Amino acid sequence: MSGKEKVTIYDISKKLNVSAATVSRALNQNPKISLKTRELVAKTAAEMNYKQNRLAQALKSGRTNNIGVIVPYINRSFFSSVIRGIEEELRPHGYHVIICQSHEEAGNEVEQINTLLNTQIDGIFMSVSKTTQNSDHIKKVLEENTPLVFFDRKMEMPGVSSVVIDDFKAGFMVTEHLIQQGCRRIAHLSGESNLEIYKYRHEGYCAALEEHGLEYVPEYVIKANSKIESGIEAVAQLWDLEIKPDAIFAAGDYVALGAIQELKNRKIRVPEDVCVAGFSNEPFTKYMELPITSIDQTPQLMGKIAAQVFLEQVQENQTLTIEKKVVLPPGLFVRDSSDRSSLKVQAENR
Amino acid sequence: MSGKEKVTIYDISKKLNVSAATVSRALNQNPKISLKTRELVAKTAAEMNYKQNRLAQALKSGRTNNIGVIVPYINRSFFSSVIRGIEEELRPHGYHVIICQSHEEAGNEVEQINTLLNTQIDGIFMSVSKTTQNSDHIKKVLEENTPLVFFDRKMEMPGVSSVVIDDFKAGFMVTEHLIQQGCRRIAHLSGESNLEIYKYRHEGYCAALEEHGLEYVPEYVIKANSKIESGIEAVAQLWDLEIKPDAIFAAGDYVALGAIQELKNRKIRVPEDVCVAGFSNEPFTKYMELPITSIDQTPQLMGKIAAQVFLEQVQENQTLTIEKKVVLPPGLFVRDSSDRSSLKVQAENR
DNA sequence: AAAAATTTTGTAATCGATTGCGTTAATATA
DNA sequence: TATATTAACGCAATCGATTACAAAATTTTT
Repeated sequence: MSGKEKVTIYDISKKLNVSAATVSRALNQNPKISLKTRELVAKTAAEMNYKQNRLAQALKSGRTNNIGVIVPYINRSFFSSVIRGIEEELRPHGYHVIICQSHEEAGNEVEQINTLLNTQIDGIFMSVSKTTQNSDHIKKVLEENTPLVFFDRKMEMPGVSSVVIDDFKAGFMVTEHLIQQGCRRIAHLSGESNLEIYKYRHEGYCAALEEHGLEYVPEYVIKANSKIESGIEAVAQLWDLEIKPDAIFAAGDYVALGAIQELKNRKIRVPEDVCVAGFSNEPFTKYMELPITSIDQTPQLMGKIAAQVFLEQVQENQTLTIEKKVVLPPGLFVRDSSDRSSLKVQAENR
Repeated sequence: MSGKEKVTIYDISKKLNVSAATVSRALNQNPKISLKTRELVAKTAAEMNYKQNRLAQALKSGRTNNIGVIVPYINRSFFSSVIRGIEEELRPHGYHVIICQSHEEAGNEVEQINTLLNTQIDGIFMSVSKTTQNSDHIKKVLEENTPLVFFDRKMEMPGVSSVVIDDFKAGFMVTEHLIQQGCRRIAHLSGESNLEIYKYRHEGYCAALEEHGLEYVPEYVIKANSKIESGIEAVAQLWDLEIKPDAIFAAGDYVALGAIQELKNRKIRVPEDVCVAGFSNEPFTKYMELPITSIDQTPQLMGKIAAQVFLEQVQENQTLTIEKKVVLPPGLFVRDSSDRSSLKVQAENR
């Protein structure tokens, strides 16, 4: 109501008695336009408070400067941090970030991709949902020639770039750390087996056991589902065994937390009797009175790198799509839940 | 490269030997078009895998179906949860959510608003940054007639809708709870004074003191800055006083956490000697070995309601902008950090 | 069966910016 | 001074969908 009509290049062209084409070129610093007119146009545009209509430009150019990010849930520490990294890297380049949630449902994922493609997005970043089995919807993205970057949870597909951490190494590091703490019977609480990340963490675990001459005990490996309850149940199950573990490596922090709660419940001391380590370095792990050892996935950096991969892919306006696979190094944060060395120090201090 | 050219209504019109106008109308279920052709067009469109170009439509209609959300940081539990609420409520209506971060800097906020307006957004949701002092940039939003909804951190402006929790009541509830626990010298760690939320929490604190006949001691009220360190420092400062407090109500969970850490450090028992309560119900508060009492702001609900307010505002396509102010009730989660009743029970059980 | 009323579809402008091609104006060359 | 270059700018089409207005086709009425 309060008037403020949008001013267009036509308004400017009328005022200056030049053509709209000239105004457009002048605003785009086209050298075909004399410096004098360019300056005049720029000045007038500023005076008239001209704002370029990005929709019109997008329609003409086919580029919207919007990218879409698909994650299971936006309010999970890891994902929101990745998104933060993406946003901060892309904003200076004029991109806006549109968020979509799959709720861990493959069906939603398909729908989100469809509407994103339809919305003329310039690129898609995604972490696949736990329930995603086939990749038809993702192939569609490639067919439309829309740049795609997987982060963390990827699918093995030719021609798609990805940014992940080295989950194998992470699993190896954690397990080796536990061994170094003197643990010999290390249990592993894994996750959804159709996600590569859990597979690799498990493999890293196996490799560390082997390298240190420890036996792989199938009963010590339990599938958990990322929730606290799952950690509680796992401990219950493990402590039914004849020979109890002396360490637990959980592939998620909430599972580790549940495990610790149940251990305490059973009056089992952590880390004295059992060392525990989690995965993801959720904020809460370091705030606990008994801080939890965990693997940091540097989510914000992951987002930043993913954005860079995207930018490179877009800028190399070559027809050939180059596939980049970035593997970031994991960081092991040793905390009290698995740190027996600090125990000795405390004992010595007495 | 892989061809897949976009099909437009012109492609359909050629194939069917009708005009593009007819196709457009048919697709929009315009009753002026015979049912027969409508069905034919629909069928052909499906066969040709036609997808409407939302950019063209947006240019024509002036509506993009994109809304922007501006928050200080996207990876803060509270904000990402609000965004989740907004996204989930708006998606069924065909809206996409674009996120922007102000990094708590007024300057960024101004810039974000400008680029959002320029991007032809259909609405803006925002929580103002701590450093935002004047509201010129926000007035610009109103002048352009773009629907605006504040959530949590609002500014007092005529004509702008908002969704917040009742911070006064929350402050009152917490304080009263502490009093009921037997505390009489309650300290309050406040926040940035230019944000309404902290002002109201403080006022609620004052009101509860007064209602229960407790004296307001200025030395017990300290300005903190939402960080752990700030809580530590505050306790140091408070414990320099002649008469120490016997309770601490922090206007933020991290500050409460810092306070607890420092109290423990000084061998002061929580909640036996000092009760502590925080604000925001950050996930970690309930996972601690000593869970922290806190106020839940129902962020996801807040986002959902904000989205509803927006939708109402858009749907009532009346010229008059109606200003809606929603105040949600806070939830008090009493946990061990301030719960002395459970202590007695434990004692009795021995 | 002719005229009137109604249905159905087409023409062309529009949203705002961009750009290939052509034209005019200014400068350089002969 | 006449001609060749170059510089500066305008015309009009284009991106894809929508829609007021007009025209054609069909049905109803007399």
